[in-house]
Amino acid sequence: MDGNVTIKDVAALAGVSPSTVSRVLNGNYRQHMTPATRDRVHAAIDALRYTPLRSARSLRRQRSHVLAVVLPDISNPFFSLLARGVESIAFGTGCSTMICNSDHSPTKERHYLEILLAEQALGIVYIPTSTPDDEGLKRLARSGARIVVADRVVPGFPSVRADNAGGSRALAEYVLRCGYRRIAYLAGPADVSTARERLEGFRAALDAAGVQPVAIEHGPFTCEAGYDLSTKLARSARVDALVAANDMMALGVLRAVEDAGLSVPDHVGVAGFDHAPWTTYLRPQLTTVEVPALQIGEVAAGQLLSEVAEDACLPTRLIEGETCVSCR
Amino acid sequence: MDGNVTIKDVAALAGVSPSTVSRVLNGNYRQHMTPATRDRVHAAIDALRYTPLRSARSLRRQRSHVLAVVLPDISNPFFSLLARGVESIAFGTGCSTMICNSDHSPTKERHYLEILLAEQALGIVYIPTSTPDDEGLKRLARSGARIVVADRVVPGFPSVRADNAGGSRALAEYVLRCGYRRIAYLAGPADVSTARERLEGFRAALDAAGVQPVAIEHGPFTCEAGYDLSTKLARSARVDALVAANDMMALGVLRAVEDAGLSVPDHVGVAGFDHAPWTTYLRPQLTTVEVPALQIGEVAAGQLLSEVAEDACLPTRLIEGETCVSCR
DNA sequence: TTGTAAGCGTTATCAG
DNA sequence: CTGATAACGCTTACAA
Repeated sequence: MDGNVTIKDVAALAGVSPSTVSRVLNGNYRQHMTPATRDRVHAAIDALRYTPLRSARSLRRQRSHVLAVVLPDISNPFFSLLARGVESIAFGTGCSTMICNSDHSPTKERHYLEILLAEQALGIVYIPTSTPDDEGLKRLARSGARIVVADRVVPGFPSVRADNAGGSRALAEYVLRCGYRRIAYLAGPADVSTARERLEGFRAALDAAGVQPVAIEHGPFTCEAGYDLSTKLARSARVDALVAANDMMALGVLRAVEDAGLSVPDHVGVAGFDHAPWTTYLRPQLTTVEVPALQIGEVAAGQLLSEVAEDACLPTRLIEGETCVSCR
Repeated sequence: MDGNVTIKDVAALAGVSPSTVSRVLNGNYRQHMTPATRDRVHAAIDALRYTPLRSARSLRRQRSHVLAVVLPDISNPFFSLLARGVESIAFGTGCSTMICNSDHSPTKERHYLEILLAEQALGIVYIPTSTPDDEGLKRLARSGARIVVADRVVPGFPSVRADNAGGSRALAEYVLRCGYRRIAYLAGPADVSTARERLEGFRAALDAAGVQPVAIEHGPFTCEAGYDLSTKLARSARVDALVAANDMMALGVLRAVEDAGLSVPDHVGVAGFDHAPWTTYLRPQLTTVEVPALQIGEVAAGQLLSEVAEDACLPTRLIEGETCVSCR
């Protein structure tokens, strides 16, 4: 076993000093470097298959190669796609991608932010739980980590997200165009910015059309919440359309409508938000709004690695499925 | 800005030497330590909110806190759930979880294994592409990294996976019990061990019942492959059941059968494998086999962190959906 | 039971 | 244009 080959081995083989190897490695030769020397170093690097040790480099530079993505649940398809976007950019620049699954728990999230401090993470794509850890973020920022919020909004940090309000407005307009008028809206959790934006866009479109929503109910972004809320609504009010703030809730709605002996879209129209992959395979296919998760991750990671970081709002796209019909 | 608080600061505040702090941190006091000293150190650590710098620790120990999970695609729900299992165990032991998305590319995977060498990763949960990087693995193992293969099999390394053969056999027996006899099997890629095991179990059950499969076709684990293969089969042979090696393929099958103007399960039975979350929401609900992805990740990560690492085979579970009917 | 000091592999500063 | 050298923060013999 050869143990580790170090920068000294490379230097020895190339007949130069470690500093020269380091300079080749980091492209730090302002006043130029003899091409011959550089070539010899490169040859030695290749010959020994040398790769600098990350811990030594990080210790010296006081900054690691880690790009972290802090998110509520990696097994949620939306977030895993976003993470994939981050990873693809990170890989392209030689960074490692660390997954910090907060599990919707502010405590676990806080713990992770502390670990990231100890890791001297280069950058962090941050998708907060409903209560962001302001202090942890501030400490990280002060220590020199770059931070970009994704999908949600946290005051004081640049944020990359989808045009939730616009997408929601477009969806509402589409529902209205279909002829639905007694519309109920199942909003997500009141304390999640994404949910608030979607609600806002939805309201704006109805207002503009002079239509009053039959009801607006808040609840978690889950199938169960969608089921329970819509069951209640179906009993208490005559609605002709149920619009949910995300696809999981919409799925619950579909099942509730079915269980009430009604059919979609003949008796009642249904729509969601997110365009989760499986919605394409539902029959009838769900009418929803596509949110570019992969792109959000890519753009957020890109901002971390570039010098400027500014708010970005990516466009959404209406998916005209089969759960809303236009001929009413 | 206070920069970083180091072990020296803690030592100074507690009135001890850095080594003593280090010993408290690592529980390395064989011949005991005055409780008073230990308490003072703990107090200082808390007061300063001190966390050891990972890079310094790794450099000295020649081993990092990184648990890596190398997988083909983090946006695939099966793998993201597995990754979540790894993360939950890693977090519990203060390790960081690094995601290495090979994107089904042996080249990208090889690149990642080199990075893991430079990271001095503590352990690696390895889900190979169809062609594992034997040399990279060997180098990693030689360098002291612990490696556990998950979901698949790579000779020479312990492997944690589901009982694919057993699950597939159980499914085949169920299909036979339902009364289906003209059964076609859509196997996955011939070079993926998971697919081979499922095929093997399926064959064994049919053999035992003295039933000849109408056809066995190989193809990638995709919706498209499922669609194309079953369209062809539907034309060329009269089948009464189409069993796919995973749920994505099964979904393609469902659409193909529909497009052929036939209905499931009245005209033809369908089954899949994996129990992807969305299969529950299909109507009719897909008959399939549950594979414990989360648990595979947990067990694999557990093995990395324990002293022993041995093959593990986790049980699967038949999900009796609505795409196979028993009254024929 | 605790302190001293060397060294892990790199890089940045400063000479030459 | 290149080489010494010190330092990054921590752990671990070895001493005391």
